This record gives sequence, structure tokens and C-alpha cells, in this order.
Amino acid sequence: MSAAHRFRSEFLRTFVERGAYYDCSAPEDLDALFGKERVTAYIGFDCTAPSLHVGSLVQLMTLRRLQQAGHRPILLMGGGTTKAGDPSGKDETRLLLTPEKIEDNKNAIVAGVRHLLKFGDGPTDAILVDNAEWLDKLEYIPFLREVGKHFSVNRMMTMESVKLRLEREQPLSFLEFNYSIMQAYDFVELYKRYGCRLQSSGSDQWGNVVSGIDLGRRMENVQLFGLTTPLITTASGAKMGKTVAGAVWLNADQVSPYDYWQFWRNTEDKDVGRFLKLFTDLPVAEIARLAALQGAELNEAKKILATEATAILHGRDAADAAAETSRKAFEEGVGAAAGLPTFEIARDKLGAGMAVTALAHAAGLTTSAGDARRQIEGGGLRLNDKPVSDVKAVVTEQDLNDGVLKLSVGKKKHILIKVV
RNA sequence: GGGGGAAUGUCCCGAGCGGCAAAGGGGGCGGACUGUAAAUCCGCUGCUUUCAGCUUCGUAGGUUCGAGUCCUACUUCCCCCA
Repeated sequence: MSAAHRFRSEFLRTFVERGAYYDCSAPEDLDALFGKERVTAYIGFDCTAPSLHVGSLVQLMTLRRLQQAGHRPILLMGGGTTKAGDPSGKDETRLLLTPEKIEDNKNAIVAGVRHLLKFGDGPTDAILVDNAEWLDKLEYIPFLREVGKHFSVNRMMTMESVKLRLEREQPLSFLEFNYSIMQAYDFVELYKRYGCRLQSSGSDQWGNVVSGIDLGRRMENVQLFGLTTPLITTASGAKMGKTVAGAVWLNADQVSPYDYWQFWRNTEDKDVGRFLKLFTDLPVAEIARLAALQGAELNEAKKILATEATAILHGRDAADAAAETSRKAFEEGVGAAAGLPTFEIARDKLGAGMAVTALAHAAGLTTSAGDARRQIEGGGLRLNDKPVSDVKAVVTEQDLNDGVLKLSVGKKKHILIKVV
């Protein structure tokens, strides 16, 4: 990492300056490469869920910055590797996903992140690739003879991920053992197809990245590079990615732009500067000014962080709308601020009156009616901003204002109930 | 192949003489204090139509008035010997 401050290329300087740099396989050579030509680089994601998570955002931002610096990013979807299943990290056997499910996940993931990059056919336009294109067709023996022969089991045994498992005497399946070979092969394949020279990833993928670099040298006699980003944690040491509602997915159908905005708005004080650098495009000088704000003034910086980060993912309009909804709900105290999450309920269901506990549950505000009851007992549930004190309280049409009523748990979780 | 352990509240760790909705943590949620922050303190944390009922302790059977706890088989994992 000592080479980090000596970088001359625009991209790597920015990368370091923004706090995204963790490690690099051959810093000086990569710097020189970035200085003299347009570089094609990739990051891979498996299709295990229908959306990526904020934890993947640093990687996605890497592709974005690459493109901004005039290079060409490849977004590699692991349609093939997901079929094999990546057991790394977990001791439980992950259930195998069906090919249809993988395909659906892939399409959903891509749809969710398309604003982050500009795709197309131009020289710096991003390319979308699926490793199923080549992995699906592999034949076992030919693959072993052409690729497998370059891997030394002795060396693989010394890889951090493998070594750790062996030392802890945790099981390591042969499938898992092979995973890094497939990932290494991806890198070489992308080099052959697109002249891709660099693989970026989270620091946990270091071993797999290095395998790809080695394979490139052995099979194609080319120098490939690896560049990793740090695991982002909050100042309190927790892994990033929880909101009042659960995991922070990137797709809008799972976490709305409003909730996404709120996630960033609730950043801890100490993280504001770091997150602005990592997750927005604001100039660092501007960020330095914002991060220097003290006390309650930092809230202004948090709003900017929220709006900028949301704009990158969901577009400027959605970000501004989320900011406006938040302003009304939290600063003006407008009860039923338009734009808050909304739940619709049929008029006849409410007609005879409905228990608040049942309504809170139906609207997804609480996990069960019992949970809602406990919230009432703890003074945490409010109807139209007034605390509900009676567990058996019933909601009727009289609680409606213009056909809408607001239900809240705690200070931050609000939902509008609209009668239709 | 032989022997010995383990699987608990579907977030995680983890106690549990045959009377257990099941100790204790962590995490999460709510309240107070604040600035929609952190820290701190307090409460809650299986479901329901809650003076009660119902479903939980790897799976399936069995013993018993009664089983997380005892027995049998199975599954998975760990350890030791070969």
C-alpha cells in the first residue's frame, strides 16, 4: 500500500483519494498502464438474489469512476458460477438455484443498477457480460487439461480462504475448492474477448483475483492486474446495510428511493465524510467542507449525502422527491406527507372498524398483530401522529383525513394507509 | 470400517434435575435524552380472538398423566482410532 500515494494516473489518484483503495497486485505497472491507454476492467457479481445490496456499492462505484476517468468497465454477471453455487463464507449448504431463478435474478440485478453506468457500444461504454456464456459449455476433461493443469494444489492450499478452513477444520467441498478456478478462468476469458486487463473486487476476493492473474500469465503470457476495495463498515464497527426495515437492497421495488434516502440520512456523524467520498460524485474539496461541519450542522451534510447517493442509483428526480418527502415529514411535521410509503386497503374492510393492531400488521408496519400490541404497550405506535394507548383501539373512517391516515412506529417508520 | 460427541426460541451465540413458552448474552425494535447521529439508561423481542388458547427445541416413531429433557431409528456435522 506504500505505492498508493505515488500514483500518477487520474483514475488511481482519484481511487485512493476517495478511500476506495485497499490493495493492488502491481501498483506501479498498473499506474503506468492507466497513464498510457484506455483500460478495460471488470467486476463480477453472482446472481444469488434478485438485487444487490449496499455492500456491493463500493465495487459498483469503482466501475463508475473507471468510466468517468475514460476507461471501459465490464459488469460481469455470474450466471454460470451461480449455477455451481458459491459456498464460500457459509458453513451451510446453500440450496441450488434453478437456472430460471438465476436468470430472473440476473435480469433484476442488472435493471437495478443500470443508472450507475452508461452502457453502449462507445469506447468507454460499459459492457454487460454473463459468464454462463462460456462456463456452461465447458467440458470437464478438456477444461482440466487446458486450465486445470496450471493450478497447483499445493499453492491453492496456501490460499487464505482455504488455509483458514483447514486450520479451523471446517469442511471445504471440492466444489468450493474449484470456485476460484472458475473465477480465474473468467478473467482470462474476458482478456481474450475484450482485452480486459484488470479485475476489481472486494478485499475478500483477493485470492481469487490473484489466481486469475496467475492464470493469465501462464495461459496467455499477459500481465493482468487486481485492485481491491476495503470492506466498508460504519464507525461503530458494524457492517453497512441495515435500515429500520431490514437489508438495504439497491432495487427500488425492495427498498424505495425514499427508504434509500433515509438510510443515508441516518449515517453516523463520523461516517459522513468517508461516505460522501465513497458514494457520491461530489468534489473532494466540497466534501472536506461538508465533513468539517460540527454538531447539528452535520445534518445538512447528511441530507446532501442522501440526495447525491440516491440520485446516483435512482436518478435525480427520485432523489429530489425523496428529499422533499423527508423534509415535509420530519421538518415541517406534515402528517400525511405525500411520498411516504403507502398501503392501500379496501373501504369495506375498514367500514365496520378495524383493530389498529390488525391494521399495523396488514400494512407491514409490524411483523404481527402481537408485535403491534407490544409497540402500543411500549408507547411506540402512533395513529395520525397521536400515540395509541389502548391495545384494543379500533380504526374507523373517522380517523381518515381526505381518505388517508398515517400510522407510525417509532420516530422514523411511517406508512400512509389509503382507503380505496 | 470402529468408538465418542453435537443439533435449542427459523437473526446469531447459548443454558436447560421429566412439569418449559424454555435462563443469559449479542443483534433488532420501542421509550427517555438528542440533531432523523453516537454514547447512556429503561422496556419489548413465538402466534392468536390474551384472566385463556395454540405452535416451537435436527427428522420420524416410542415410554410416560406429562418429553427440549428418557428409549429406538434416521439425517447432518464435529472429534478420536483404523
